[in-house]
Amino acid sequence: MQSFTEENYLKIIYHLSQNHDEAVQTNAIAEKIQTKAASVTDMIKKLADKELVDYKKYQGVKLSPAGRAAAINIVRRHRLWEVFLVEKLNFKWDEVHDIAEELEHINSAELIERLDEFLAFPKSDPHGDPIPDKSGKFDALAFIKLNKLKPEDRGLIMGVSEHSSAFLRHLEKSGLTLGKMIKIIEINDFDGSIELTLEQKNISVSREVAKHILIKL
Amino acid sequence: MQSFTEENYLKIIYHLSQNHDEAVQTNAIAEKIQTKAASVTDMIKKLADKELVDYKKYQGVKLSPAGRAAAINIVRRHRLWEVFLVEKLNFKWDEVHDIAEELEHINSAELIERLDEFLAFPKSDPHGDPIPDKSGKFDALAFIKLNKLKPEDRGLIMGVSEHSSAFLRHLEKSGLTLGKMIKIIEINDFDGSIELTLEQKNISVSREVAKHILIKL
DNA sequence: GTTTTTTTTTAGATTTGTCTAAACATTTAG
DNA sequence: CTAAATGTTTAGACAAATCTAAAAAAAAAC
Repeated sequence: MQSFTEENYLKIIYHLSQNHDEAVQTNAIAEKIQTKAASVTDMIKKLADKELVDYKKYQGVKLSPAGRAAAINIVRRHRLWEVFLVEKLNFKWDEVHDIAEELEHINSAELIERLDEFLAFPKSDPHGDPIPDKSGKFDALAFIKLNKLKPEDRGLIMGVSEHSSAFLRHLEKSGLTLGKMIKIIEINDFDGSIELTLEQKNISVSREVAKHILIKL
Repeated sequence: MQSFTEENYLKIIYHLSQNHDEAVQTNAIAEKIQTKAASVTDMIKKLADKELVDYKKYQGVKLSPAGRAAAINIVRRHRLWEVFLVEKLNFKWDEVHDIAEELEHINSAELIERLDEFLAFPKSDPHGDPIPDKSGKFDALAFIKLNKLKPEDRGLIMGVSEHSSAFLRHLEKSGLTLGKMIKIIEINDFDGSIELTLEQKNISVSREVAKHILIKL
């Protein structure tokens, strides 16, 4: 078993290696985990000793198969708890991240299987992220970022790739929530902002925001 | 806010001072918390610095008002999670203690209030222990231990004062679960074991077991 | 009312995860 | 291709919670 802290490192390394395929850099981990590069190096060595990551000095880290399995399990726990918090306890989607961050470390396989069953085996969490099954399998989400769409394109909002409370509250206020249909009107050449139709109304979405909204065409 | 470890100490001190009214001894804490007396002394000093306990060298500790409030809050969280685990996730009453022991340290007042509401504000946990309300108030349970009853007495099983899995499984097997009606037939002079009627059948309960079963007449 | 036993505390070491400051490696720029 | 800038690691220190061994206080036994 891993400690609370080790689990956090594994999870962060997992998330950071989702986008890029390369090894994850020390500084990137340090920034995400709110610590110093030196501390990251220390922890990476520990994880390498436990064969949870592959590590070569100055070359960054990659998760080993065992490390990846552990990380996916943490992600599974996190997302199931988020579903619980939103569906059963009526939290808003922007309020659940920090609490799930604590709950994900509760150490009981039985608990998670029963929670999964209680929630009727959800396939995705309140932000549209897929929930790995018991064995760690899940569909990679094949959605397109809103900023990649062209005028006249239509699609459904399926998820977000940024989970900060501020971002989610902004979406909420604009009505850009999961399941909504949108249609691109035009893209502003100057700042990349996107004008689109949402429920019969036209709104403008900045490029920065659009990058974090996931669309199914 | 207290650390995970500090919370555990407060909880243990609270439970140990439930029965006896005197100050709690270092060794008693050490035994419960599975550690050494020296470690307990260190932690007690820390808690005394934070004014969560009153402590005089060699005289044991008592909870301060602030310490008691913190402890009761932990007990509240623990018992609410136990209700959740049994009622919603279908755990058995002998399986929930260890998981609740972890869940009780999740740090969110909002979470607990919403959980309480979701569970419809339960008054007691699966072992019959009362659940303190948001402000820390709860009825001291005024039940009688089974070994204090006399022949011909009737009563309902309302709770237990021992939470080990082994004990609870034993009760389960004998059918001695919460809400059941019992009637004392006779008490064996020799070993203090009690013969009683439970659902039309006569069974014998050892004195040791009877001491931990709480009855409402 | 000493002596013995038990309980508690102190002193100093250990482990986990962190930090700062300095050294080292790699990448980027000129 | 060397020099500067950036990124990473090492060395040594620190805080939290624990431990062992020894000293000190309190309680129990005689």
